[in-house]
Amino acid sequence: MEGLNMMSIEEQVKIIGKGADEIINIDDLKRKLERSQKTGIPLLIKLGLDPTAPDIHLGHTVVLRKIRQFQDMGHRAVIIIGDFTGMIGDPTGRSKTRKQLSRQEVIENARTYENQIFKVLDKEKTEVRFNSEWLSKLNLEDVIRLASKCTVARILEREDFQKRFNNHESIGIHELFYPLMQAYDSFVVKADVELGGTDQRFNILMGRSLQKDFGQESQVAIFMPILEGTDGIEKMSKSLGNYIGVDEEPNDIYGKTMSIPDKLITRYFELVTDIHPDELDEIKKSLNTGNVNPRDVKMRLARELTALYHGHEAAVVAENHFKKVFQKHELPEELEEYEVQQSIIDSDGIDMVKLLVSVGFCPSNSEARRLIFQGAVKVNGNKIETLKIDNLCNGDIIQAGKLKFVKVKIKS
RNA sequence: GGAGGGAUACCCAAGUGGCCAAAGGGGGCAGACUGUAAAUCUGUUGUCGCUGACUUCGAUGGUUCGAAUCCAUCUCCCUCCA
Repeated sequence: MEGLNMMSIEEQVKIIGKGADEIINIDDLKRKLERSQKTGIPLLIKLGLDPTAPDIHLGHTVVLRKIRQFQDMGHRAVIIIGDFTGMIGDPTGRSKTRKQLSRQEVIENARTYENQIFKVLDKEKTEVRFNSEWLSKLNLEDVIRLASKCTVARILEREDFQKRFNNHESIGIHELFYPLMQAYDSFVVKADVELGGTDQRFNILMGRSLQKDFGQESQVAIFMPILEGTDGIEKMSKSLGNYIGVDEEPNDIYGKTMSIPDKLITRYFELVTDIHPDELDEIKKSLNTGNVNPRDVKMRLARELTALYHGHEAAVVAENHFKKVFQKHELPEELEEYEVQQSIIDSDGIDMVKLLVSVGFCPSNSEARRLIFQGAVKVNGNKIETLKIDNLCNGDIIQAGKLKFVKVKIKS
């Protein structure tokens, strides 16, 4: 709790402000930091997680890293797993009413979350709580009192509700309560700061006003940008399949990072790595002047990210794998073995269509046929042009496309 | 409770009796190219015993030589009025 906390307030604010989209309000933040420094009482940084998506990906780490910075300055974090609100579903950004989760699903998801957030956060300085702890105890009277703190007009200011309302789409009454409940969480834990993506703007600001209404000091709201996914367009999310999960294999983290569009390189450096701001500036400069190959910068990004979740050694291994397989189009170090079944061998030879399907390279025979016609299938590096081949030997290597390889094993 | 609108492939979305396995876009996959699994270009994208056959347009039944398209019933979603 010492160390960084002795930095000047200006310096602290600078670090916290790095990458942040907006801080409301900066003077409040300074005041809180000053008081904390004086009294030695750490600030409480709140983050709410919605237990719908059970895997943490880089998009989540934008906010988690920011919290980590607070922790490194000696502050404490409280992670609120929205197990109760999760049963409602955060309407934020949704054009449709979310599916309500069952109690069981919520609990399972929350557990996965807990395991993953500590890849970024300092476990010693983090408390995890479930909001059903207090929300499930509210009675109707409490709920009505809570609801009276907010007006319909206020709620409908929200862009997503407004849009749905104007488009004549349904809005469940329970959804209107979501911001209030999230705000109530802040009140219960007495949050000093709440972190969130810019899409959480309304919910988090509701916390500020509710705390004030209940006679508590308002939390500071810090909004982090929403990270684009590997497609470079949509926000990173599991359901869109454009995510890089913190739990993924080194090769996948490395490879997926290499597949982001070039224009996202600096953004990723800024938001999801621990790179120093000065270095970030240098990278930006070198990319702008064009005297660096963006590929090399991206490779560095991929290395950093892989190292962050698997260590430097694993990152180097992943990089070598990438160079070998994708740059030089060589075979990977380790190949899965596949035992060829007798059923696909007949007097004419070996049925490649069936083989490709049974190896799991494609879901249907038609798909396999297509791959062969498109010239994507190779045996020992030689393109296959017919649906059947004469022979296969032990150790032959079958390749479909650029990513799928398998080594043949013949049962004698 | 009354009136109306809708449901098409992974997603969005055209199609209102045969030329529809179904336009277009997105996404996916593959190929070319490349300084990268970036960008760009091209092809492909229901299934199968694949120059043919089978199944598919919310569900079921019907009209018809023939239906995603017409009719009936049903299910689900949305809107307006109350």
